[in-house]
Amino acid sequence: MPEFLYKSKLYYNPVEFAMDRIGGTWKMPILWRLKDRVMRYGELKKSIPRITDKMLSTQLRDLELEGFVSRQVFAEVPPRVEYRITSRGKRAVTIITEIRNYGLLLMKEFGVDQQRIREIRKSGD
Amino acid sequence: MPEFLYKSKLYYNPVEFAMDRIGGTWKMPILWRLKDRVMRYGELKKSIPRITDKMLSTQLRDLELEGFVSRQVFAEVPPRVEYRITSRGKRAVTIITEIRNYGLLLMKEFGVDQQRIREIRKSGD
DNA sequence: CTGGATCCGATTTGATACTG
DNA sequence: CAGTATCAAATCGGATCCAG
Repeated sequence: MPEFLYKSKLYYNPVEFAMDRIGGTWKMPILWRLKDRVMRYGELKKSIPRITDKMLSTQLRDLELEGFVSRQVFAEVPPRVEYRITSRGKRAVTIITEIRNYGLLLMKEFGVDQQRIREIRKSGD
Repeated sequence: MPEFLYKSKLYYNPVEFAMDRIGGTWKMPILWRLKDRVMRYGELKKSIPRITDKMLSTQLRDLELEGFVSRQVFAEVPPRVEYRITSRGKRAVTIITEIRNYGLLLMKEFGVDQQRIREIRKSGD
């Protein structure tokens, strides 16, 4: 299990490297939503529950810098910015799909019922 | 994308659920090492660079509580405790393998050279 | 509308010492 | 040998305010 450097950070295995690119709370949900259509900033924001502007913009920036999504700015008023997935991003979606299927299997094993929980939405906030 | 509860925590998608079970810095490295043989605590510790006793014992406990590994204590002096992967853990190894392969692909794309870096070990600390 | 900047709390991880 | 307890450091994510 050889270790290696990338951008001054020391990694111990390929899993760690992959998770540093597409892990964290928000990157997979973002890529998942972009997988089959172009979306604007505001659309993404509305479609991802509880994400804040800070997290959405920083995570989009990371994903763009590392080539998973591309960003297109239109010189309009009001401003319009569109995000689209790249071919690298599409390869990421492949593994996200597999993790997702594994998650569904685990949920079955643990007896998690995958239904909407309305009580939470009503009372919680 | 229905949300759901498990152990009083609210999840928004199956990926998040899966990563809460086998994600984090240490769980995959532990499962990876147990994938084809039984190991003792001290063996695991030696084989995983930089893990501390605290992290190894807490992560092993989590994995045991959720059924990914089993723990066998021998009533001997000195004490001996063996960890072995379960069938649930083996299914986890399947997806870990896929993430690992994806990580290797990403490393190629990013031009990361996967060789041992001796200078780091010597100078860094 | 699409963010950037700043501040702060929560959570995770690490260092060190100690025990049956 | 196989951990636990305690405290500190680092990281992550959220809240708020501001700007082109």
